[in-house]
Amino acid sequence: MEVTIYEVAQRAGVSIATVSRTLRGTGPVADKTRQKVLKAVEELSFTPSRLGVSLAEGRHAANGIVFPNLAGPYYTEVLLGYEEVASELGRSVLILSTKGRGQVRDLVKDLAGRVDGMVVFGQTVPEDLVTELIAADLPLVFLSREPIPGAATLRSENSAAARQLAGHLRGHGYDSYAFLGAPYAVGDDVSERWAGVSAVLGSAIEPVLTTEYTVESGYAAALKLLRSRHRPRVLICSDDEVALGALLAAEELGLAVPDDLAVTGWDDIMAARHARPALTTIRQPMRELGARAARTLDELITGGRAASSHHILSTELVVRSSCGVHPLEESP
Amino acid sequence: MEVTIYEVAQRAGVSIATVSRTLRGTGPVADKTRQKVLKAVEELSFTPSRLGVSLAEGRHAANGIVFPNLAGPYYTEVLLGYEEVASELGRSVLILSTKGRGQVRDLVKDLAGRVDGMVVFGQTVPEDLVTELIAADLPLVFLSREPIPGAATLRSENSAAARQLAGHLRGHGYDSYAFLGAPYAVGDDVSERWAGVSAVLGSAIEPVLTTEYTVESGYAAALKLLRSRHRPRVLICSDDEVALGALLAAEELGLAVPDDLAVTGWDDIMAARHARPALTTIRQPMRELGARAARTLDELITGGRAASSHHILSTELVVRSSCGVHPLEESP
DNA sequence: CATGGGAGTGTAAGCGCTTACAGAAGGAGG
DNA sequence: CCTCCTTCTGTAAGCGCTTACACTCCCATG
Repeated sequence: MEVTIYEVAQRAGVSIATVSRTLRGTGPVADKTRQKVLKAVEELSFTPSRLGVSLAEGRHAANGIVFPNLAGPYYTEVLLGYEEVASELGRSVLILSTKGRGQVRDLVKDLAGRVDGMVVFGQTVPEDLVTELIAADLPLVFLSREPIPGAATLRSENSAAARQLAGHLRGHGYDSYAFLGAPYAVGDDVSERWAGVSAVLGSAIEPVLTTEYTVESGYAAALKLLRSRHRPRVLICSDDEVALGALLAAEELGLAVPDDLAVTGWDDIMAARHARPALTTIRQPMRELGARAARTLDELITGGRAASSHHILSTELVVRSSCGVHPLEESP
Repeated sequence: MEVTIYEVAQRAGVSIATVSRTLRGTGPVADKTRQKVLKAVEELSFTPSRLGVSLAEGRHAANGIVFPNLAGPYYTEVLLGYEEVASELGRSVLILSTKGRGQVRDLVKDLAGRVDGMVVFGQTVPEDLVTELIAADLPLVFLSREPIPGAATLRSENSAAARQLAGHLRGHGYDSYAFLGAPYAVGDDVSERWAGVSAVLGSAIEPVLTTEYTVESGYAAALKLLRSRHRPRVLICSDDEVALGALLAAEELGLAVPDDLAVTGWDDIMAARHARPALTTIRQPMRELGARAARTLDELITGGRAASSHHILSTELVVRSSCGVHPLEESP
């Protein structure tokens, strides 16, 4: 097995307490003793067992994060920001993806047992488990979820951005819209987006269900919709991947974007910028979301903040060519 | 604190050993006793402390993965495959990104202390630490790295794919090439790609250094190159992100791709397909790479496989429009 | 020249679990 | 009726560390 603190102590001719004190810098240690200990540590290349430390300290120095799926760029970006900050704060990060897994309950509980707190994306963990975790006093930060007592929540602004986007599109003079990726859960990001756009566009917009938030499902839904009798002039997509699928479908049907059909996305993932036409979309501060989540969680864990706080990060409309050139801006 | 096995034992009126046996199914337990225990467990909603279990069992039931950077789609995809399989195998996964971090040594050692084994991308951990980890008998799987004794390695095929790509381009009749993202380390993926293309194209290809493997750095390098006196006819990029940057640069300079300039990438990330022109690239089985890494690591840990094994996954040339239409295939 | 106090160190009690070992109880075989 | 097994359960020894507490020196103070 590994070398333990006992061997170091023996080699240095001191007690394990002294070794621990030397290494952690807690309590006084004579210079000479310190040298002996450090020498022994060096010679045996001793590294304290994380398990022993954690058990004795009563903390893991680790955080978890639960997301539905790592496939898309969205969660990745959030994770990126999260890992970076967590690591700065001296915490390891454990990840768990729930996508298509049966025993989510067990997986989440296992994760919960390995960390001092965790970040959870909305819609990934069954509500009763959420309640249970909160009851167990596990520090929790939820992402993209409506506020919940006993835990912190963090999300990006959806509603106002949706209105702004809808307003922008209306300014183009379009008359018929479809919203791809209809809301499936109350309090969900997408449901907020839908609420925002439909508030502005009223009956001119129709929700259309996609099965998932992927390129494939966007493609399939768009293909069907664009072939139908009443083809809308604009496709407001609930995220960029769906929008990219819609772009593919339009291309396949020989429809020019934005001249025959305007398309917009949401998130501003990398591919949105590189698609041609480039996607008009709403930029979500994904990385920032992850970073903030890590900080909030840390505050929860170290007790510097009340369990319940709710923040909303602002978003930004990014106008590219897929929504068409605004009449007023058109070059002469 | 949490409820412990002692409380359960007390409530059920049995010893902690019996509780443990009941829960783990090791050793015989009378039916009646089992019921009492399960009832107590239920009432107290007891979950065994992972720390206690791990310490007693002498294993973490967790794996680590170290990558340079989570920003690009490449590592994400690998991670996705890795997490999925690791989770199936009953192991939690801890992630560590080394990008721009000073204390990589400490971070990696800390990670090593939390897991039963880990997967490490080439070029992320200093060589002496690698040696140290191997000496400590930590099960290790390296990704995209030349074989090393004492650890398993896994990578995608580079050289043959590079030759195939170069051959394909030569078939277009192009005469001058540049390789964007020149090799910086021996045994590195990119150095293998360079070796492959230069073997085929000889003096017709010139390596050009990019600072990073990002869109921005590809854009910058391409811009400079394309403005120079001897503009190459083809840009073979070391990865898709660099290629996307090159596409942006070409667009900015008013160069038509593929008519004025051919561009190719590597990896087949999502944006490669959605870029216009869509990128010709080499598809790497990224997810499969992660999945295989998880399985190999598991075999290493459970002792079912020798420490040293070296596998190479095959890749596939994906021809899209960015490299130009092949003369023979041109429509009449 | 006692004496109070700091510095340095060791002892031992956990932290929450698993499991080898021993012991108790009860039934079957002789 | 007495062994000998089985079956079940409990005791206690770790696993590797941290840290409260106690103890020993030694020096400065009065």
